[in-house]
Amino acid sequence: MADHSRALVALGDPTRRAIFERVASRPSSVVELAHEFPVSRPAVSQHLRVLKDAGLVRDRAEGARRIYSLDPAGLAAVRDYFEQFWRTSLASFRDVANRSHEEEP
Amino acid sequence: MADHSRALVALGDPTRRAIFERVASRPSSVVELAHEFPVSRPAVSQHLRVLKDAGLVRDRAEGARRIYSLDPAGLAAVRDYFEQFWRTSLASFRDVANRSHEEEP
DNA sequence: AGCGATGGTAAGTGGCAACTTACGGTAAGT
DNA sequence: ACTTACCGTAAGTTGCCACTTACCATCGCT
Repeated sequence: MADHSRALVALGDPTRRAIFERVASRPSSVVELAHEFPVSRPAVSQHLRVLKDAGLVRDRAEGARRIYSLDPAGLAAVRDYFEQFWRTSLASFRDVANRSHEEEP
Repeated sequence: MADHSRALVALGDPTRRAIFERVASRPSSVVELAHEFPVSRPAVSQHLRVLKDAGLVRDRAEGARRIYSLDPAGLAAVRDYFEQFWRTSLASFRDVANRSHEEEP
């Protein structure tokens, strides 16, 4: 499974993506996050686990709390995937446009 | 629902993403696609519908066949989302790094 | 008109994933 | 040591979604 694939599956869920964006904007603990979303604390924990497995999130222990923060690696992987995809796809897209252009002068 | 949100949900499914990538690389009909994936033709049709609703795919009638091709709009939306996200997140990420740096000279 | 090919959609099913509650385990404060 | 707070995980439930089969409409060809 490629690096971006797991990340895309993870970001496919709206709740999980919202949590990810929230964590990216400000590193936070689990209870802090659970307080801001309409889901239970274990649900947040499970989402964070998926995000972590996808390389999108890191966590560091800070006393009894675990602070989750952005992991640039996963985000970079997804970004690069779309960036590359955009370039190559747009190229072939232009090829098709040019081809149909040449066929009817 | 933002433009990129629907697209990300659509690309969350691996099969659907594979179909999308295949369509992007070469415009094709439904049966053609169904022949290349281990799912039935209606399944492909349904995936294409989701991709179309997400603005990721276009379709044009060509005789009795419908040729599906990439819709740059949806792809651009996702790309821009990650591009922007990458910039802002990386900025705040650097802020945190700098902050913790300043706190322990 | 009749036929074969294409494909959208309805209906139904199975499996999975997102969620809950319950429990246990660790860290800090008193 | 006891309590309180934080959190991961196990167990169970539910709803959704990806998939199938079946049916019907449309298009092109003879």
